[in-house]
Amino acid sequence: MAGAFDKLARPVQKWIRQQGWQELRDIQVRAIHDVMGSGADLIIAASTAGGKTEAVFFPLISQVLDEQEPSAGFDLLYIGPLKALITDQAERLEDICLDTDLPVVPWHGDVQQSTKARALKAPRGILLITPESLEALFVRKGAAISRLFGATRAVVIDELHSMLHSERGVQMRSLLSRMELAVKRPIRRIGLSATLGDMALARSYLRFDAADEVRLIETEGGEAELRLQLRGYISDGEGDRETSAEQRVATHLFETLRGSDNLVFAGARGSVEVYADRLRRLCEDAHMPQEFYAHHASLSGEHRDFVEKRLKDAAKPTTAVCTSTLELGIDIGDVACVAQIGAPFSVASLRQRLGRSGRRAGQPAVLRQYDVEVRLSSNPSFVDRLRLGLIRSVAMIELLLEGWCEPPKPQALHLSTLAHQILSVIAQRGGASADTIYNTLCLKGAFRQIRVSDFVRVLRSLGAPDVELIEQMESGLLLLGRVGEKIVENYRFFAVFETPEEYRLVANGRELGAIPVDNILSPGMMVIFSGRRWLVREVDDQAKVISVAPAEGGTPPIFGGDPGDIHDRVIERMFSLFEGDKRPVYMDSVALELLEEARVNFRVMGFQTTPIVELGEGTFAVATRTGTVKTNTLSLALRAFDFRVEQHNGFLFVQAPDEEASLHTVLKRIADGEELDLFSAATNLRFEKYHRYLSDDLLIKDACSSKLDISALRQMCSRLCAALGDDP
DNA sequence: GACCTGCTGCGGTTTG
Repeated sequence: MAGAFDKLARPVQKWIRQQGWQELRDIQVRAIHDVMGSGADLIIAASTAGGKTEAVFFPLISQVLDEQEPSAGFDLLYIGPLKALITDQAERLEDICLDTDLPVVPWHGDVQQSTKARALKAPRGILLITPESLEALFVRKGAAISRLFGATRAVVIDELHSMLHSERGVQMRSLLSRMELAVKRPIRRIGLSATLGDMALARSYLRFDAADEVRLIETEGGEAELRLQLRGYISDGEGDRETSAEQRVATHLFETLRGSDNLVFAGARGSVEVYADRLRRLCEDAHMPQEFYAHHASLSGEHRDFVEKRLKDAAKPTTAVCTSTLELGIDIGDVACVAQIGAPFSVASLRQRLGRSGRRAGQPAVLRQYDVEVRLSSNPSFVDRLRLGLIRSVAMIELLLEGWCEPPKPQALHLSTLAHQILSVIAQRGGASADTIYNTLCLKGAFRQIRVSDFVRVLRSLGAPDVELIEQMESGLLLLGRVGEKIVENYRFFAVFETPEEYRLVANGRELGAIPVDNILSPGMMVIFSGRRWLVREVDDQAKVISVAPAEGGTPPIFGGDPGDIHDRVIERMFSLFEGDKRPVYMDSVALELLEEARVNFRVMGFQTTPIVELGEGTFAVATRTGTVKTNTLSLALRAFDFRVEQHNGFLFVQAPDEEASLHTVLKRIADGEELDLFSAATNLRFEKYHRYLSDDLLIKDACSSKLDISALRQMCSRLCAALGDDP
């Protein structure tokens, strides 16, 4: 500790002594040496709350304090994905900086304007900001960027892993490179993250041009012991409510979790409502004080605060049944157990969730996985026979145990966010030439994979007469068009992601939360929401308010959502599970029985010897053995030949359009390279916020870069044909 | 077959 501690500035040393710490943690010692020893970019990856923020800010603050001449502008920049996280971190940093004259400035939508005005007038110290608020600074205070960040020593990006897969991450990287262009020098980047699957990709994500020079601090060992159980349940479909599989899962959760703090990830908001309702009733039946609560994004802020505070309160046992709202780093303290109902969508998020338990020394991390499969009828579907949900859970747990998780997709074009950034650059500069914009965003910015020809097509789309987002002057200068001005002026512009329209749900003047407008609710109907049952009293379509009163029954509303992408590697692992004979020790007897049944059915159906199984006349099950992206692509190709196609994990269910059509012939034609039109008018290509302003050819290109893999199509079909033998 | 995240400037009212 001595060496590292001695390097720190006096006020920081004093603060550490005041905490009564016996020693600095390993990660802190290493961060102090790395941050102070060079000016290199850096990633600090640690799976649990190991004091990453302190580790990086101790040396950074020390460097600022040791500087001879104070400079104008913010000394350090911190970017965080959540308002609550910024508020938390600002409090911690303020405490460390108490004995210094370094101001700590939290900046997001809920921060007072006066605080912001003061900081703009005399920018100094540490600025903590969201990507959206930073975007707003570029759009509204474009000319001030070089003054605000001219002296910034480093930018710390918190929860870097949460940015890897999102448009928001692209926006953030674009803003950082624009900032560097404005101040005419690189600004050191430091990413804080949970453990990442592919370090090489994470480094190039942080600094595209110099990934090799990004230093890396990973925690070794120190990981909590992991206790793991996967429980299988068999559902009888329309059976008695009290003995249904859902009720048995709820009962097991109730008996196992009561009396301690836990998180139950239920996968979807509707499912959160179902389990929260059942757990609440079990509590009531047992005459116990309530300790089970729903938590998801459609619930009111007030209710969510209440649940989060209860989780932090050591005196009250609390279990939150939640979606990914409780996955990221807001401080809710340690939980005894993390439960996951149904297969997760990515190994990365499973890992992040698991990191919520076992944070205290000596405490194990506990993961309880619950999978419900239906009892097979006399004529079961092949999907049920293969137990795809359970198999996917096992595949993801196995990959988690091996330390793998999904890497970012560096080839994606992100055209929606490119369109957004074009508008932003024009707004920042009050007008710009196409050359300048291309240089800023593509040549030197976050959109390196965009070629000039595509960039020009995006500009043309935005300038089209029926779009009017931008317009060109005689001189060539690009300005915002009539519609572009309106969009950029509105505060909704700053976020690059879309949010649906909603009705507010109100009970007795109290706001419960919101549900999507496509729920058709009318007076007299019953609904489960916020873990309780309600009767709809009144629907106000103008004000978008639904009034409800307590009731005895109901079903959860439909929350909607987009299907997620399952990675190739997960599906590959599912197939090795089908074909292997491993019986993982963490599975209970029912789960093992289901696994064995899936393996038997896989063999009986013939998938071990052929990828295509005829289920009936003109009806086939096709084992693609690939993740969502490639399976989607094959599915579109078959639809182009009028086949009806259903997608499942690693499989397609295919129905021929008529007796003439032969699946084998069609696969052969695709394998031989026949030209296909994969995109009919019915294909939805508008999956991001600014897609609506882009031409169809651009949308197809964007989809091909992220949602589809055309290059794999011929090979997939060749592989399928080869396995069938040559003759159709 | 899913989930989450964010938001300016101004006008009006209240308070000291």
